[in-house]
Amino acid sequence: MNKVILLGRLTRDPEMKNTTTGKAVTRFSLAVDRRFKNKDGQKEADFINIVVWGKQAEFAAQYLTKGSQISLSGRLEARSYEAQDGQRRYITEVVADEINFVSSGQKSSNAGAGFQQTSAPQSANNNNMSVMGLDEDFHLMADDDDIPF
Amino acid sequence: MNKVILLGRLTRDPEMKNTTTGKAVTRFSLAVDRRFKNKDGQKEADFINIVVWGKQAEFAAQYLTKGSQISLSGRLEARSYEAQDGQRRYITEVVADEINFVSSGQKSSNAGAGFQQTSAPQSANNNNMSVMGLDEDFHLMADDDDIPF
Amino acid sequence: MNKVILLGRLTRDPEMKNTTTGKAVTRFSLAVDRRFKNKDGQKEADFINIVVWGKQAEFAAQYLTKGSQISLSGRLEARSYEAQDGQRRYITEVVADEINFVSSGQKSSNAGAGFQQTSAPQSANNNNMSVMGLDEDFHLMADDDDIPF
Amino acid sequence: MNKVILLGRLTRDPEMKNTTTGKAVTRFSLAVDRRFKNKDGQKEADFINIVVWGKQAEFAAQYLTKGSQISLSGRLEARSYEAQDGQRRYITEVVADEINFVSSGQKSSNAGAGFQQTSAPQSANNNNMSVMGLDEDFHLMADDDDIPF
DNA sequence: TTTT
DNA sequence: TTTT
Repeated sequence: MNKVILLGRLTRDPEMKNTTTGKAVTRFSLAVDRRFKNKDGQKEADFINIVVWGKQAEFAAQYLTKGSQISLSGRLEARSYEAQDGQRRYITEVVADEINFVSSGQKSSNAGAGFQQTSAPQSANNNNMSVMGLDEDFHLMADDDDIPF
Repeated sequence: MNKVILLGRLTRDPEMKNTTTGKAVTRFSLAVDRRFKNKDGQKEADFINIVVWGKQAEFAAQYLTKGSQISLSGRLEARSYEAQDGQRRYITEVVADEINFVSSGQKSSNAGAGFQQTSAPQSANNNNMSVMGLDEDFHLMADDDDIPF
Repeated sequence: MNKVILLGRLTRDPEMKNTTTGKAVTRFSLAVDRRFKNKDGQKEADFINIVVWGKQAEFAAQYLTKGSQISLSGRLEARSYEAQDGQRRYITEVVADEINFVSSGQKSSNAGAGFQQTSAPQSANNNNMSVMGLDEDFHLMADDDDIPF
Repeated sequence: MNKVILLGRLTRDPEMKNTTTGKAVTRFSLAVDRRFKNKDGQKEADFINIVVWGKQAEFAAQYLTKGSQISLSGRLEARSYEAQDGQRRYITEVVADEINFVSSGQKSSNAGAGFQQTSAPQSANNNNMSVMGLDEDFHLMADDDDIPF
């Protein structure tokens, strides 16, 4: 069991790349407000690195922008890489497999983007709308290596 | 492990009662949108019964109203009771221990209620504000029966 | 967002059926221990109804038995049905989309069942083994109605 | 909303320290098995850094050892610190607020440790026993800074 | 109607 | 390196 559930806002526009095998990867940082203020009465946030793969990566790149408020679920992944100084560096990020749109980060409505977010939350029938269509990158399931038993 | 995480809107104003021992209990129903439309292209929702105890019950009763958008975490509880027809009836509800305010259900600002939610989500600096102060009903911890080992 | 994460034991063998459309559904009840004893010092449990669909339903029916300890994640679903007495009855159950095997409910090893659970947890390299291969019933994704935007 | 739920095993004995203000902090690394094997058919795990505060830190230090199988819930926290080379380094760890014991990492029973875990999981009446008594470090709640509204 |  |  390895589950992460977050609610927050993109700190910048997502960045999509393609792996050498042609698979899309989108990355962004999510600002997640802490429940409690710190000693100085300041509201703080945690900035969590998010990774999205495959078809969802394309949706994320297309529909999310800096300031978008989303909820997501995924799993924690720890990996290491060689830094420029030759040292091994360890980072942990969240691989999202489900992203839900909560509200736009844009003041002006995102015309043509697939969402019509209005300013009145209670009239918006697209709050909590799901941005993503799939619960993971399924075609991976085709080869045996992915069968977990 | 018994965790539930929900994001949705109150279908009506919360109702607070006091137990005979003087403890506050607040109940409401939360509409949680499904990710996928049904065969008829209709958006559906699940309506989940939420229970909140103690100090948080008071906060919930005070700050939440029909239409409030909240995220919450808690645990699933199954209980049975004797129905009017003498039969045993089984119900399962979510006992919330953490509630976060996402957006108001009110068009007009909730003056004096502790939140100043405006109608424009992107200008609201109190999105994701926490409504609740405690992570469970702690004074229960005082007596031995609550120690889990 | 609608997430449930549970860790518990099957109270009986799972029951698989097939819908009229030929889709497998497996149901069982999961006993989830409460963290705290009640006033009488008694350990209690919640008994949660679990539903599994599709390919996973078949796996669950095949590999899980009364007493199996599993962790699962899924979503809460509330539905109503007509009871025998003609009344509308409301029930909420957990639709599991990911099930992980933690330990067998059998004293004797489950020879031939795909798991070789030994009695020494620390030597068992198949603890937490995933029983299920898919994260939902994906072929649903094929038709437009399931696209959430 | 910031929730993490993990099921895994301690990779080493937990380490407890005391802050200058006299508060206990315990740290350990949790090996969380991945659901799917990698391309080479190898089972992999993520190694997640866990932090526990206050009274729970003491319990964790006392009852958990290398190999203990636990489930936990908590929140993701990202922080930065100055590395030896003067550079800012970013790390994210899980602050656990609820830990449940699933099985011991010890072959021999942990006599006197509060758990009597035997080597046969199905006979152990303390599976899923809760190690921790509190759901966070509550006395923090006493001062105003912690009130989230 | 409940598991270990 | 951070969002509202």
